[in-house]
Amino acid sequence: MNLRARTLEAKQQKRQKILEAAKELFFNKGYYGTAIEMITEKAGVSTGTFYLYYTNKIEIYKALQNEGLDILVDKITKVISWPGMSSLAKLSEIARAYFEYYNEHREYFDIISILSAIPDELKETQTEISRVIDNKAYNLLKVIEGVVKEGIENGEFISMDTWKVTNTFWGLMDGLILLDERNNTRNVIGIGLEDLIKQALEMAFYGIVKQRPG
Amino acid sequence: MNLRARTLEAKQQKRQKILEAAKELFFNKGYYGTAIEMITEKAGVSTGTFYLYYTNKIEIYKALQNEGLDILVDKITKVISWPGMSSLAKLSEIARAYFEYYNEHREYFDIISILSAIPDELKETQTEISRVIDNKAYNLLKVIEGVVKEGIENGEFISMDTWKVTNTFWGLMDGLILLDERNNTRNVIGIGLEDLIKQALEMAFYGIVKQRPG
Amino acid sequence: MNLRARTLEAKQQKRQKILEAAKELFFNKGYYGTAIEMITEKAGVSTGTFYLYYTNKIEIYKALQNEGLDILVDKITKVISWPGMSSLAKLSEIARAYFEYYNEHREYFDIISILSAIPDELKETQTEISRVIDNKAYNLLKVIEGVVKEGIENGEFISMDTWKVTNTFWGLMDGLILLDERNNTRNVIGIGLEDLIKQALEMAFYGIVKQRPG
Amino acid sequence: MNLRARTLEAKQQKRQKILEAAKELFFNKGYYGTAIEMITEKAGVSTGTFYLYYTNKIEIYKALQNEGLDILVDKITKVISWPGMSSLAKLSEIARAYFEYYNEHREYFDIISILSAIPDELKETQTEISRVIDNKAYNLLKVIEGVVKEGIENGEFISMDTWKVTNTFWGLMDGLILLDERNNTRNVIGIGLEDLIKQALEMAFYGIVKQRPG
DNA sequence: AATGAATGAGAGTTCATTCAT
DNA sequence: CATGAATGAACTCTCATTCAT
Repeated sequence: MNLRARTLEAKQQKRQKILEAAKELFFNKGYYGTAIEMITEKAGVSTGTFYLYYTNKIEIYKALQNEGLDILVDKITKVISWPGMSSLAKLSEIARAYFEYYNEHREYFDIISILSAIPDELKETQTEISRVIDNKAYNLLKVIEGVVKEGIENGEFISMDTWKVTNTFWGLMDGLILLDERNNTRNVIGIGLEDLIKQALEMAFYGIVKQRPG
Repeated sequence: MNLRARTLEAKQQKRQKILEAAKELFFNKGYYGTAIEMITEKAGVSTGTFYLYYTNKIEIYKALQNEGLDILVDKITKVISWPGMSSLAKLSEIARAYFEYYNEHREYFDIISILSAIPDELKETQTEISRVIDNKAYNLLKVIEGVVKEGIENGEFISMDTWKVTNTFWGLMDGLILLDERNNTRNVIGIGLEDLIKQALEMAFYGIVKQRPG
Repeated sequence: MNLRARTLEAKQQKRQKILEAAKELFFNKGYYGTAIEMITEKAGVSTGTFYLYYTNKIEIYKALQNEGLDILVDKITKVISWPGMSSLAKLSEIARAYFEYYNEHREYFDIISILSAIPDELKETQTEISRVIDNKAYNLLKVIEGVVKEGIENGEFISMDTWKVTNTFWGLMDGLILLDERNNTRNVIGIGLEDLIKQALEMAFYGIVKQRPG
Repeated sequence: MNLRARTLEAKQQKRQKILEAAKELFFNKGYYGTAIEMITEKAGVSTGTFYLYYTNKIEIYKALQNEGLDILVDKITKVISWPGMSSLAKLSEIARAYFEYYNEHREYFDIISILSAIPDELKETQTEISRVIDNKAYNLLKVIEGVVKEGIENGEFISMDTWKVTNTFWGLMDGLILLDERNNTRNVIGIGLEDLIKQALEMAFYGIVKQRPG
């Protein structure tokens, strides 16, 4: 490993350290509750150094969003790559994986979702990264749609608009987790999120109506 | 036009004018993107006047939350009060009403939900209004649960945990609207929110699986 | 009593009520800690009414100074008007009266003295009232000087510069009370103010040196 | 000239410059009459810089009090350390030193004493520095008491309560200076403060009564 | 005479960003 | 590359004073 490489690596490490500090702070204090100085102090670098690695406050926030999304996409892609699973099982696994992600990486979750304070700047300036993020999310949905299509083809699911169902399915998951974020479901509603998701799958798969019309 | 508000009614009107200005700004610029001075300028009053009507910035935000929730509760309560509706129709109506509310009062929706920036102060100080809001939301869910229970009793729905289903149902709606908020569904996903909700009801009611196991 | 008189009297009463409220607040919260609204609220009148009776905040502060000084002058004048007292006894009585005044009317004392926040405006604009106050204080000292002179003439005191001694004497009293204001002497120094004043008189009258030089 | 203060010394200098500006302003305009912006402007720094060196307005005021008291304690301690002085001479020197301090450092004097506006905040929050200041003042009095005790032991003074006398003595000095602060003695009373203090010492040492009783 | 809603300048403080070293 | 002192606009909130009613 030559000097250049070592230096490059060291740079990456510093960048990561700053990101790590920012993640924790954004998660705990929110975007507006986090000052650059808090990040640099936690990361053990100077204020100026921050701007050497990130152009501004918004940028690091977006970087975090990006990273968090990568982890999620990875997780879900992996889960449905196992052979021998029915489409139904795959959808179930996707829900489980999302739930797991929410549990294990809530910091990222909060930063990805609009739950936390949305910097206005983020909405207004549709920058490079914003588009990257939107793209990744879109692709993820397309992967899920693949599962739905497969289920219809192999006769597991009824015939339906796969794109609509996919989005609905995803919205359902998001909505439940959102519920949890808002209330901490177990305390307020009295049901744990895990149970709620299982119920949702039950409902999504088999419906709640006894007799179909006609 | 903007003379001294000497009567109680005139005072209420001015209070409302300030609230209106705040609503629009909070909606467009978010909590942190909105300065008191922007509100007062829009409302056509002076800085000091703001503090004559609201004790501080958070307070007016909460007032807005409260007002918005009241409208929603009203809307949903009304919709299920019509006689001669099946439970299924009622659930359907609830979804429609929520969707309508989102369309007609998106400003309120953004302020109620955690979508917009959550002022840290709002979380920390669990004030009177915060509790009122939580309560109203809880009661709304209880009303919906009533519909679900009714549906089971009269044989429309299968037997199930009503509280779980209610929350799942609500989460589904929330999740879809959230999706829309994030992406503006029609542009990104290519499906209008209305269609998506219809699909969701279809799914929730009848499921997507062809043959139930066993 | 005709209508005019009743009205006039009523006006005086309102003026007094405002003054009373101001006194208590200035004493407890200081000049800058007291807002006009606090005064009017306590007095049970409206904000506007305040400005009907006093031209501004400073003015009422000065009125209070004036009133307080009148009481003090009265007290001291009375005390030395009794016949058959030696000059020494008179000086002693003056000290006692001042101490008593401080105890009974600390609100006024704090407002008269420079102890409390001195509004800058008070220093800068040498207004009517300021001059009145200075005058009264000067006259009071002149009265005391009369006692000193008398004491020299009747052979009680040694021959000395009466004006210097008078001011010194007054400064001594002021200084001790100041000490008390600052520390609450009993708690910090461990001696009550009354004892301290007695000691001061002892010292002022007889000195602390054993053998006069020469 | 006002470049970045990179060395520790340069930082100390800037801190001092801000302090100096504050001292002059607090002295001339009082605590409430002095705005942070006035201080920074005078010191030639920006608003933000102020808060780099002092946490808030009160803090710099206390820092000034502390510094001023240090100078006084130093002055008085030095003055009585000379060998070969009688206790009487020492007391006389203490008075002279205090007078000198008042003349040379009136800014500090006004800030230490309660003469200037007492920020309410200062009273309420009994912070670290407040206690340090109280302590220093107490210790100063104890030093003076040492002189009085010595005087009694070596037969210069009559036997008396040394702590009472010390406080009385100090109160006398304070009272006279206070008189001067209030009136500018030379103009109003017609006697310079210096003469007044000399007279006070004369009185304190030898008394004003011709014949002691008994 | 009395009211009290309205004003708006000004206060103390924060913080993203810059740039000389 | 790294630093961290410096900036100054922007923020929320206060309050003496005015004046239409």
